[in-house]
Amino acid sequence: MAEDSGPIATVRVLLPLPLADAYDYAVPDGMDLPPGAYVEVPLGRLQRIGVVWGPGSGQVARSRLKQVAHRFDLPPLPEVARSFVDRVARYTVSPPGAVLRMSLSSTGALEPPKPVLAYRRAGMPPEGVKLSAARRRVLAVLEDGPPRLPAELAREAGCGGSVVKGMAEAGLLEVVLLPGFDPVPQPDLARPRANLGETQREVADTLIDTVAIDGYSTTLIDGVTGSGKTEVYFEAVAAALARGRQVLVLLPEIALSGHWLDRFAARFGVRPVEWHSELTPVQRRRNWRAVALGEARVVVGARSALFLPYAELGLIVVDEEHESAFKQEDGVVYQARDMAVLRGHLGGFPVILVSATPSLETLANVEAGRYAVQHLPDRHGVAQMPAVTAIDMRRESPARGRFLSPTLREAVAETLAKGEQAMLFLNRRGYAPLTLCRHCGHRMECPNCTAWLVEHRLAGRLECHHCGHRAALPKTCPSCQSESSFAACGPGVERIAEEVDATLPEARWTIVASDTFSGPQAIADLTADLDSGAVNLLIGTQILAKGHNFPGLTLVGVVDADLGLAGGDLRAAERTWQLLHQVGGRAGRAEKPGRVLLQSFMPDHPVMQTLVANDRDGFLASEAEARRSRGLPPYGKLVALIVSGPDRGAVDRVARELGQAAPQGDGIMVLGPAEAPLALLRGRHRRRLLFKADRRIAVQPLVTEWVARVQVPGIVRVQIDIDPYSFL
DNA sequence: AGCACGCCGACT
DNA sequence: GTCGGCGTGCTC
Repeated sequence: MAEDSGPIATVRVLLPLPLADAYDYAVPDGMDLPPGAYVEVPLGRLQRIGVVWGPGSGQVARSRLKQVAHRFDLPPLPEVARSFVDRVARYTVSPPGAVLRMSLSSTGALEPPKPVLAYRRAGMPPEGVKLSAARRRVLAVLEDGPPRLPAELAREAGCGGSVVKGMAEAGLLEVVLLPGFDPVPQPDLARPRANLGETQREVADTLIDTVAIDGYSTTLIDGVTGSGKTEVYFEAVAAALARGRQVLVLLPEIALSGHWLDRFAARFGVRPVEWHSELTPVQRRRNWRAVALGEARVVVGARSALFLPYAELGLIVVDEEHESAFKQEDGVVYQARDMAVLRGHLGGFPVILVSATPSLETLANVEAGRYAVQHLPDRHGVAQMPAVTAIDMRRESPARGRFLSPTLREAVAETLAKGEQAMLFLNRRGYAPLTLCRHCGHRMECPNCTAWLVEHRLAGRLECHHCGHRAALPKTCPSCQSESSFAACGPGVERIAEEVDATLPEARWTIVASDTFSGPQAIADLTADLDSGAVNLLIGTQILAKGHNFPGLTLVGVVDADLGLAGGDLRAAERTWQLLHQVGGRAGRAEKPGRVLLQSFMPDHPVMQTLVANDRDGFLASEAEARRSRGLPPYGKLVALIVSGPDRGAVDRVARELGQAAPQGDGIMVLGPAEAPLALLRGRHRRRLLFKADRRIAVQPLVTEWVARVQVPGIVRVQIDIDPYSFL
């Protein structure tokens, strides 16, 4: 062991931890460790998994080197996936290990699954063994079909587990070892393509060409709901599959519905491999391995699916590309749509972005010629957009404590009277967003956040929508002890339901909000209730805007169209426009035109005006101009620094020092520090600084150096948000 | 991310 | 006099 002359083989191993860099490890004799190999290494007193990132740096004294303990039997993480990790780390200013962590997102997936034990009939059963009725049923079950797991067998035969066990011991059953995971179903490429219209077919062919060319490109498919976007990009998926490449379809989590999966199954005969937060640990392990081994040909997933260890990815589709859900806000802060484009670049394959209301970022890229665009007209040839009218709430102000204007109420009554369905949309859960004391003006606020507590009257409590804090509504005011002095201010969906009860007796309403409505069963129940007529009025939040279609719905009333426009968010207008456009699109079908009523105190606002005129391009042009003139994204770059911590003084000190150490120069501006709108969130004080720069400036090195100039104590965190989407 | 090391309050 | 709080720093 004393052979300490001559160089020894070392490798750099990247660990899925927020460490600044990869660590060097000695290579044991005879172990082959190519870059990308998954390994287990000692770290401190524990064993950790990691990935070989390259040859050793040689910067570490031999005496400190430890040996790689084990190599896992898996194909190495491909070069392109590794450089993707490095590039995302560099772009987001995060440690590469933190990004790798998103790729090694399933614990235990590196080990092959344990084979499971199943039974079949013994080939040569011993003679003269008693066959009870239960035992005969077990044998009958096994007569047809594959070997069964013990529990399955007992259930199907209607006997206890002990019967099965006894039969195995008696030699009547034989053990079979099944692979630990069922094989991943393979898409059937022989199935016919969907019945596409002429334009759809042309666009599909163009996309198929981009797949065939074998090189990077990004194409936007711009088309309204019902234009067949999904079926069109399915053809590109089929083409990539036919070329032996893996395909990733990214969807916002909320859109990962059974409906989409059904459409996929209709085209390809099987469900794709899924990747999202609802998977069980076993499903995660199975799907992760299937991707790494190249068995999973198509993955559909939320943003985190971008980091799976694809062996031969050849196409990414980002559906609903405008959705802000693609922005990851904690841990490694990234925009999955943009990182998908980067991944396509590195992998040399096409990326397809899909939307009915594309983001300004994407449109700017189209305008600059960086992305191609394909337009899809409505397949049905008729203008399907419902008629949109703004109701001027300054003129039609409802009575105190009421929120529906006479015009909207009459429209709902009229719609229901015709046997049609209506929706009242209000993007606010609960009964009232603010509760205050009429005597002293005290407001019920969250103890952990700078936010009001929202009354949830049905649940009988107050809730903070930011940290989840819950409390019962007290009997007396905590400030002046007055009894029953609380006043509810403003509406939530529950309060709208109360008003409907009082003013629209013919309504059979249900509330649809995320706190009471989730999962496929809820959707199925709601559909059944609408079909049977048990429900004719939906009162709900933004979950009504996305995904589901309600064929009998002909009226959408937006209770507060101005809601999203408050606050200093640079995308407030864009997001409000998209949301209202989307929710309005729920009204009407080709045969029954729908209408949309927007209650607004600023009906002259460009958002309302362009919604009424159905002038999407007009809205986008004016919004683009507003952003361009102020140097805001996508025409300029933004980086947000969020300084947070439990100690207000320490947070302020760091924020102030960051302000003083701010970089200076041409085309650079730093705003702040300022209190974040949520100055207190989950018990942490928060300050924000905003860094604005010209498009051409590489902001990451400037920001890295900037933060490094300031001494940050451990209890204060400085979060760097490149291209921020949230300004809270 | 863990985990150990290290320095100040409430317990036997 | 110790047990244990979590702030700080390290892991090849």
